[in-house]
Amino acid sequence: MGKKRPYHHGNLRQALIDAALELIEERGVSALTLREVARQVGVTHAAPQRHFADRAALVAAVAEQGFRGLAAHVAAVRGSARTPAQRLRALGVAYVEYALAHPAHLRVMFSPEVADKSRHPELAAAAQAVHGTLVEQIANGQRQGSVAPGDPDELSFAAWSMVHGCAVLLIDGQAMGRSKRALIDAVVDRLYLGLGPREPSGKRRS
Amino acid sequence: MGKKRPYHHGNLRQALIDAALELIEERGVSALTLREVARQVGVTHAAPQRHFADRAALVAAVAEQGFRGLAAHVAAVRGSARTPAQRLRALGVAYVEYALAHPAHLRVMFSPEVADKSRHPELAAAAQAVHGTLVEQIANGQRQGSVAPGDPDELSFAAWSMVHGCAVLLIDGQAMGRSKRALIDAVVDRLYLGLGPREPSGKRRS
DNA sequence: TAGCCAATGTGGTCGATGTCAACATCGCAC
DNA sequence: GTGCGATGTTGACATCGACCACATTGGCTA
Repeated sequence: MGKKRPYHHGNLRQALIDAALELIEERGVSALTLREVARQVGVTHAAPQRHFADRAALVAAVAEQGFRGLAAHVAAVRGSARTPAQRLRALGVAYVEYALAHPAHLRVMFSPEVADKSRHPELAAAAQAVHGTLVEQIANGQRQGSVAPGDPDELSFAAWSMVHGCAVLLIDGQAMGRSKRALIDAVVDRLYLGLGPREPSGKRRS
Repeated sequence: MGKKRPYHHGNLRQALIDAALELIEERGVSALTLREVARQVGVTHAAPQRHFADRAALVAAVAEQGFRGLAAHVAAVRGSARTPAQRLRALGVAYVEYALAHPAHLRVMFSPEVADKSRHPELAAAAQAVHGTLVEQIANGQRQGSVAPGDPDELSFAAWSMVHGCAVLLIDGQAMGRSKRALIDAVVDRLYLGLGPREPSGKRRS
């Protein structure tokens, strides 16, 4: 058992992020404490200062990793299904799946503590990557006629609203006892129906 | 200058809630401090304890008022438009409108700090009222044939996801420079198209 | 190879916060 | 009127974020 901890940790920054996420998963974002994180990792209370200017910076780092993970998970659907329509559905499912698999991450990513993305440019970039995949799939769908024509930005915003709202509501425990899987299917079905090709049946724009 | 403050405030509880909301609007949820709220109202730092067991209780009270306001604002559409379809659209718009008009309230309502609604039954009840209006309108629409048949719970969840996601994204500044009004219209349009009567064009349920 | 220096971790401190407990003051029921 | 519960005050304590001076390390250079 000789090995006593060396004076330098080696990879403290990542260790702090990991410990922070673990803490958030167990006791919520508000329980995240710089000192507690430092304790978990086995360094003194001031050590994190060398890697994160303040508490907000640590939270932002956790959120950034969450966005990267979401972007990767969502981007993976690009090679999955054959038709753009199927890919669009798979993309929606992937978004919600990631949220349910990593609820703590999701909560941090859209926490008010990092809402001001102008102060965390890397956050905005990571979020933009997710949105980019969505716009890309919608544009593809439009080229193949499986998605109704229209401003891709507006359509992607509508689609994003739907899957994001679904994810947030499910995480917040608004499933009301129903099967989450069924609710996700319902949402993605309606997403598909709402975006699919058809002539508008009534007046648009209030 | 005669009037010195009486020993008892008279309506401290509501005054604290109001001050708390104001503070949140100005500096964010994380800046909400029991002592600062007490200072604003002009009482000593321990006075709030008589009305709120802890900081979380105050936050929950603010959230509860937000839910009540949203429920009222949304319920108002019941008497507005003629057809159920129009009412459904108006309902979605009303939801997002309230969110944009009271962003701080919305953020608190869905803040992780009150996510555990089991510890705040009155919160769950207020949220349920909002959802109830939605289910009611969808059931009405189905009776008149302007909404596709299907489990009303699933349909309302899909609709709720859409408007809630839209509201959250807009509040979080994800409008990307586009007109919020146009984005809301796009979302509600797709909501209407997704729920409207038609035969499913492809397979459903993965 | 010797030494030097920037990066990284330690220990101490300060003001602010949430929470508790003991005390002061008020208003309403009797 | 009087007594008691509700409400507000004062004081205290542990913890937190942030800052500082100092200690230790490893890598770079001369």
